[in-house]
Amino acid sequence: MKKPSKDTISRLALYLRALQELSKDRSSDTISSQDLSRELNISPDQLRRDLWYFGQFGRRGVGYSVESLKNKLSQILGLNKSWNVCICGVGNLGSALLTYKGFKEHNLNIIAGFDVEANKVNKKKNGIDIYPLEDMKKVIKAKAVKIAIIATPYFAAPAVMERLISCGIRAILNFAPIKLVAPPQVKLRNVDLSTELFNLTHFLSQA
Amino acid sequence: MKKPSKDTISRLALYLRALQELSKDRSSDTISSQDLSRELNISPDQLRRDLWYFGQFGRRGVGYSVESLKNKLSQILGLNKSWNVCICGVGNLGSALLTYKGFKEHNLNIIAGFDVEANKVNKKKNGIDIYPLEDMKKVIKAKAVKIAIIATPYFAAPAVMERLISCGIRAILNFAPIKLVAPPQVKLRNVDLSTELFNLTHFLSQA
DNA sequence: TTGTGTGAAACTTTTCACAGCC
DNA sequence: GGCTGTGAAAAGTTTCACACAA
Repeated sequence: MKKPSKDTISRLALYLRALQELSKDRSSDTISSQDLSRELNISPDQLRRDLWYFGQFGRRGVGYSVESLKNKLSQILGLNKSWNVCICGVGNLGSALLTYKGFKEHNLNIIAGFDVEANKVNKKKNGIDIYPLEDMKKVIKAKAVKIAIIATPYFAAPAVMERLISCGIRAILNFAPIKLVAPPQVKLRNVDLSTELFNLTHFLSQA
Repeated sequence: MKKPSKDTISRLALYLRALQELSKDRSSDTISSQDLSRELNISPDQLRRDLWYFGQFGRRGVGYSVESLKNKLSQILGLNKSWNVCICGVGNLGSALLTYKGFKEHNLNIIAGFDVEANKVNKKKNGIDIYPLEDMKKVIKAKAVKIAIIATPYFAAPAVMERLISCGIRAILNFAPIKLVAPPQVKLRNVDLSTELFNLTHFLSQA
């Protein structure tokens, strides 16, 4: 199998979502790359190339079976099983993420929160148990947490990342406004809200 | 001037942040591309190339003046003036963003929220006025809002985007789990939280 | 005829490598 | 000697274009 390009996985997620929408109100049970990609503003060539990295899923002259492509994409994205997720830092953003609807729908279960503040821990928030950092190893093992979200202030994030890694976590989504760097065996994605806005301010000030 | 690559602006934001941190506890008032890029896990070549798109800011044999590079980056990113921002959809995520600290620090002022729910509008939330959608044009004009954040459910997002554009908004950050597509004069960035996690589940299930 | 799968071309982005100034 | 600015090479990604299967 060939190595997919860096954005391929994100686009596969878009295809899967589009298929799920489609299968609600669609009579036909096949779809062409053209039809599936149109709304997403992605070229059909790109879609076929993205799938190509993972195998052959369509039939020439016909297109793709909606059902089987959905299954295949779910499998590629690892969504055919369920995953336990923890959130480190339950301030405003962390708390909002605790109940983010889009996660549960895809077998992503937010199962624990961690915080340093004494008045936040050892109680439930939005129905989810919040623990002190000291309990991290215990909770992550006990609940088989595989994915962590960091939503702490920037200065706390690097230490939290190290701690998560030492607890065996290998997949981290970081919302703290700092670019974390993880060792190669750990998959880390940085989502920086301010930086996203700066792309907009740059655009506006030169337009 | 040459056209910067798609990720250049995001990296400039990282350089600016690193410089701001640096100038707190640094004696020297110049810095080399090597030193500035090291922590960020970016090559010095990349940093110099990113700056190259915008001009010549360093001195050979010496490096960059921390102060003047900070100013120059602020200017490129449009952060030397302040911007008014509105948030459409004040559910969990939208509400968290209303008070997100990282915005205010950089002259990004969240100045209004919009929602469709009668029990949310015409009152303040986290100190910020929430209006019904019908008031959008009026509020955007009156408060000179230039940037909008969409944090509605996915099904509401396309109509909200259209409405924002018809109100004169040219820069939009979308958190709704749908890939919006905007006309070319509008800068739109999609941030999809679920998709970010799917990159992680994909990684874990093939590792 | 339709529409996938896929080499090859075109384009984009990053890295190399070094001339030239400090 | 140190470090930037920048052509040129390399690497990565997307688009083209068409053979081939339904």
